Amino acid sequence: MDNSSSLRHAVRAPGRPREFEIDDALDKAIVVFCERGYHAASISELKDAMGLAAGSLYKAFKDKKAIFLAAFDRYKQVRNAVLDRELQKGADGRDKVLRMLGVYAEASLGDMGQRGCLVIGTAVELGAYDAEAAERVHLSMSLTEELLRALIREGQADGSIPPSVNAQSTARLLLSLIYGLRVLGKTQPEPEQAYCVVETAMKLLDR
Amino acid sequence: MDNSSSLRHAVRAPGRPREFEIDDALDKAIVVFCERGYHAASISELKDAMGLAAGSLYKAFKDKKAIFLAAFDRYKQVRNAVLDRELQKGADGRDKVLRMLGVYAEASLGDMGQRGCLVIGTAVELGAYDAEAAERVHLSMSLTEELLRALIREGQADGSIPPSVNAQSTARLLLSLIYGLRVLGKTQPEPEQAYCVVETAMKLLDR
DNA sequence: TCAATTCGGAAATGATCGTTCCCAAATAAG
DNA sequence: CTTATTTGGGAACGATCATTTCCGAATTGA
Repeated sequence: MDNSSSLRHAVRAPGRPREFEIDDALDKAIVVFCERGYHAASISELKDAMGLAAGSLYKAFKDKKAIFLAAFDRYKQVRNAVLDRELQKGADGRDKVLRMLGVYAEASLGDMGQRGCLVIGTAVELGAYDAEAAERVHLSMSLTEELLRALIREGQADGSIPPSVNAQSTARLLLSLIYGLRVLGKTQPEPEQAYCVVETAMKLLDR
Repeated sequence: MDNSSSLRHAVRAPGRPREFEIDDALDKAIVVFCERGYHAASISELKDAMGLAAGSLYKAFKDKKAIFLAAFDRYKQVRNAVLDRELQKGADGRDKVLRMLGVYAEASLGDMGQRGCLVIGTAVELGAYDAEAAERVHLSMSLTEELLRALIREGQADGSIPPSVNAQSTARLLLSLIYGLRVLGKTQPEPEQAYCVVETAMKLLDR
């Protein structure tokens, strides 16, 4: 529909304006949801971390689930931006695959590794009985797999990856690999070996 | 110490005997903890699934955490038995690695796949802030990695795996791979591609 | 200036959580 | 047979949970 009919009117909706940035609040909620999970993250914890009163939270979001899903979407947005920026530096298909594995390997280390991946956390904690969460997770994982497959095919087109490589099964293997690294990172604070694993995995693109 | 001094006495402790088998109850608790996670699994759900009253639960276990840890240990015991049985059928080191990957691939399919792995669930949900859970997870994962490394070295000793393979980094890669497959299985009910992934991964043991 | 609307924040609400208590039943020891 | 001990089972408990309500403050539109 046409909303421009209100051009003569205010640029903002009536009522008192919100005093915080939704995305800033979500960035803080992401930390809580990542390291505590959905159920262990109480509204009390969330409002403290986000610097809001409970009432304000419920004016911005319908319920706890809505906070979580918004945090999930924000998490995907932020992480995808990091990944895209790294991929742009890739010289060819093979190099882009390497850089992509590197992004996930680095995220699995140290504090960020212990904090964990929100996609995986959602899959593991909610995937079995929350259809809405499972659908979001499934979409995210499918897109990541498709990206890996596309990068492998790009490498085969530019000659950096041999055509004998099965793009489909190799993409899925690498997808499993990066999720596995993220799982290991939850309880192994110093798996610097993650980079060795990436190096070894790249041999799958050799012949 | 010498407990045989009570040989003349009862074979059982005094008091009313327990009317259920702990392991049977734990097997049912495992299902609840796997598909709901630690926090979402309420005592009410657990007692219903285990067929016990709340009072009886708390006579057998100190608290909810103790139920969970006992279920975790039972889960490891059962899954290790399945794995050991399969490994005994292995012809050589390479074949044993293949069978081990197959056990995890199969577990990541269908209902069992959606139910999920309790080790991974514990790592993801509790790993970041529960030291006791993290320690158990870390031990389990370390042992699994060591087993993979030992199988690779066995293959190198019997000639089924070339010595050029780096047992250390390859074992860790395969460890990540099987955990990743289990994560994918939570939201992808029919990843029959898991077997293709295993087949592709075996190429890492070729040269 | 005056409704209408929305936000911030604290207090209140009902539900559910994990846990304990209580009593009848079952067993061992004396 | 009595006492001590442990279990089964249900009711009861306090704590915490997610959510709503309420009121003063801030803004828009008339």
